[in-house]
Amino acid sequence: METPQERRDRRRAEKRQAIRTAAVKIALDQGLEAATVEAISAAADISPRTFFNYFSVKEEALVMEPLWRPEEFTGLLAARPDDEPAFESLKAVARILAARVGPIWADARLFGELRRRHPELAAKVRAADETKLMEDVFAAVRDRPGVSGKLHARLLVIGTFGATISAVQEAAESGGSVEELLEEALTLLENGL
Amino acid sequence: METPQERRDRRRAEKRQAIRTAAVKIALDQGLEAATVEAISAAADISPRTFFNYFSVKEEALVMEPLWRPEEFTGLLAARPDDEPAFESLKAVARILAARVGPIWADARLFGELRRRHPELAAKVRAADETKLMEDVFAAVRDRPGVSGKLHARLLVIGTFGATISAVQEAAESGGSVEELLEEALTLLENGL
DNA sequence: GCAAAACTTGCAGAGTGTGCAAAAGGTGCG
DNA sequence: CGCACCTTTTGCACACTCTGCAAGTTTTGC
Repeated sequence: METPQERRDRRRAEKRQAIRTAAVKIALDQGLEAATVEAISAAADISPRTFFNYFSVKEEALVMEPLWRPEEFTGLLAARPDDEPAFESLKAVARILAARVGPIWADARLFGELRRRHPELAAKVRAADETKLMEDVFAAVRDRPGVSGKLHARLLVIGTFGATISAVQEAAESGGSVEELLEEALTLLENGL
Repeated sequence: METPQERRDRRRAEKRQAIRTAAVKIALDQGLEAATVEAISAAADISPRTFFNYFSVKEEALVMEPLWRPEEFTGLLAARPDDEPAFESLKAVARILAARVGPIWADARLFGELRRRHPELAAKVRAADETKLMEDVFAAVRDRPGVSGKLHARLLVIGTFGATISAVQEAAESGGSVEELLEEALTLLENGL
């Protein structure tokens, strides 16, 4: 059975996807210029005002659902044992996140072309929270074993983020396995570039 | 002597700084909300239209002049000997960029508080070109000696960027020397996190 | 001092995003 | 069914960013 709340959530998610699809289609067919909120709403058969009930920024409709939400990342990190060395914890979290790519891989391919043409889209969407997230994660990593200072904490976080993103990107381009590429990247970081 | 072109450039730079100062002052005194283009222009005694002759995006007036321009980065890299190992080249470029912080250090402190309160500002400004720049640099690094593949290239670039930014940030917060912190960060990367 | 070049400004307009209140739709229950 | 309750959609007004264009002002070169 499905509770009413679940039904609402599911419908909402479906509609969100439908709007996304309409948006991406327009951007690919007619150029990013043509993908105005008005045009997207018309194609998705909703009012422009409703568009903003689903996406808080236009560009959000033009990129993949993110692999992680900021709150979540710190949560995953906090769930690791307190005495685990920082790098081990970060690696574990990176593996969890990389594993999520699988289910939405088709998605990833759908958005690939658009992202190739307009790499600034993703950056714009995440600009808002990414930097704040980094700061939070730095703070969380600092107090873990195996961290020699704030500079070390920063590099660990940037490195692990970077490894995850690179692995996913690389997999998308060359068709390799995300998991294997991630391990390769993490090993490079661990042993020195 | 000063050629007319030089004079114009200098005046332009001065005015740009003046507008910036006005903008940051408003944002710090009355909140980011209050820092509209209209308010900034009024404070800087120019028309709103003129504001956009100096900055192509509002946020540009609220953050430090960037340490590097995208084109420049690839240029610096290309200027390194062809047979130099990639990591050495990147380190050299990082050192050049970090050295630039000195002259604008007062600046950096001025913008520090605002950046602490609104970390999304910097990201928003750079969202446009940063991703494209990365791709270019990846490509340039790939063909250098000592790079085992695209994944390695990506990590080298992200790592060196990250080290530079981290060193600057860390120096701003704890008052250390940018050069020393950069060396520390690069050593960590080289020997493994 | 005058013509060319560079810079500033006003204006009109397209586009994003928000608050609010009214309308529409779905749900539960007697 | 029919009526109350909650959620979602929508229209409207509005603030704000950013652009193109043309007219006005200043700077520069001779």
